[in-house]
Amino acid sequence: MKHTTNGSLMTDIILETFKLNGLLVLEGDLLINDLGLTSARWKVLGALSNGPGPMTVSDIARMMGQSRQAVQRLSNEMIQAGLLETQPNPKHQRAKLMKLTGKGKRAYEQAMQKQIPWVNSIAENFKEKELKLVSSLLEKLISQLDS
Amino acid sequence: MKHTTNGSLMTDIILETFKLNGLLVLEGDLLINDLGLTSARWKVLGALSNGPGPMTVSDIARMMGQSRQAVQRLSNEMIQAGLLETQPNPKHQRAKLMKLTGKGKRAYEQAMQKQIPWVNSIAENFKEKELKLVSSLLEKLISQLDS
DNA sequence: TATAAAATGACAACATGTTGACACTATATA
DNA sequence: TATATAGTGTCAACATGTTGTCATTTTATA
Repeated sequence: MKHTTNGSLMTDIILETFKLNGLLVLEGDLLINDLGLTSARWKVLGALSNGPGPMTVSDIARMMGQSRQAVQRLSNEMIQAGLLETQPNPKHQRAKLMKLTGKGKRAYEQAMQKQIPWVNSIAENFKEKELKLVSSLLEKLISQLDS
Repeated sequence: MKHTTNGSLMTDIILETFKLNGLLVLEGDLLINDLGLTSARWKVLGALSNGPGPMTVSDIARMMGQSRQAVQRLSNEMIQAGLLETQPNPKHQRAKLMKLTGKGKRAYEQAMQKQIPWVNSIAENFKEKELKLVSSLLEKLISQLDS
């Protein structure tokens, strides 16, 4: 059995995704390491910042597409670091709600102030139409795999 | 400072790349775990299969865009597992050349026999033109970051 | 209501990746 | 040729992710 034309192109995209992911994590860490953040913590801050409000660890994990255990460990560390705090969850006795502290909010804002010029500069070499197409194709691919 | 239109779209693409990477690794592991392979080992087999011939660990690492130490550990394990073997390197006394064993070749072929129908099926929901555009944009993005 | 099923936090084991440091080898250059 | 520079294997520490298991809590259902 052989790759179809599309299958071969999709294989290229998959390998590119692996490589790009590694590069992006490295760049992200580099961008914000002076803020006491890492790419992993940044993603948690982002989930809480862009989410509907305080969320449980499991909510955050589902939003990020990661295991709740991974997010749990990060969250615990981030509470120790003063970036997150818990508040009681009326819906669940054990699953406390996570929210950003003032320090967490400031860290996220500072991170975004670094990310914005960085990403704007990278993105200016592309056409808006192309970026839209890529984003929507990746989204479609994710929802196909995320079953 | 704010995101430009392109910067905002590129940020979406970055977050999608994180999520897609995780899903792809999981799917890959699932696809081939009955062959005694993992996504990580598969990538090494792929590098050697698609490369110009026997390569050093450092060569493979550069090709995969990963640290040589990570590839070294995988390679050592894969030699133990009989998937790879070394041969002397006339160019370098310590940096031996890595090549696939018969078992390694068969494992890679079996993996591809699983990957091909899987990726063909996923890819048939997309247009060739779009896939080409996505692949080339990702490639361009990688080369921008890979400095 | 009683009980089965699902969700959650905690802990452990493991896989995969990074970086740093060290000794050794190969290569470029003064 | 002598020496600085770069590449390489090895080892260690660590970050980030997975899965499995267990006890507990919540939710769904018979």
